Amino acid sequence: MNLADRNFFKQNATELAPKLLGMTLCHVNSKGLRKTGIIVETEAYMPDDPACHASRGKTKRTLPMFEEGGMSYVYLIYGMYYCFNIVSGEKDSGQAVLIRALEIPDHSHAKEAAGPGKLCRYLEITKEQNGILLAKENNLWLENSVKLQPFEIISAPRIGISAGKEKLWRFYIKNNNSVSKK
DNA sequence: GAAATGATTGCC
DNA sequence: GCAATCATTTCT
Repeated sequence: MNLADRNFFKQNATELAPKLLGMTLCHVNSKGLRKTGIIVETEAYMPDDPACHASRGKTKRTLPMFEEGGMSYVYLIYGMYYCFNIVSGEKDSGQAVLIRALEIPDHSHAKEAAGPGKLCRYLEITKEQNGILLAKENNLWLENSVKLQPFEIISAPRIGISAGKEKLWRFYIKNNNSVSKK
């Protein structure tokens, strides 16, 4: 992907979510240490979807979801874990893709990012990274993965929600060990 | 102002 | 099976 091409993020979350699979998410933490992982599991959240935080209008928390596609949306869940989302679509539409799991290139850290809370802990993503544009100069960005084998995409119901369970808006790489749930 | 809730995780 | 733990939301 061309990093300058912000239009990539302007498609709907349901279209973007499967396309993010296989891409590498990169973060440079406060100590200047770079942590990366290949995205292997995502979920789409749309404006008219009861499970989506933005479905009942703008609030202080969901403000980044109403910015243009390509922003980050990070929030605290259950008082102890952060979840990282990539905002999608046009400005003011209120949609995003939750990143649920990463495959870590360094084998000694296998499975440490297999889950939305775990990957934020591993990459050291906190609310400090909320509402920033994904770009290398912001220390948080996406890259195409090198030497990636072809893979098959599975779509399945989303995890941990009470409404909208019927929608198959979770996408993951088939047979990948770092996916959080089968 | 008070109460409920949650896009999770790990331990019992 | 369920406790941990707290910012935000949704009631009074």
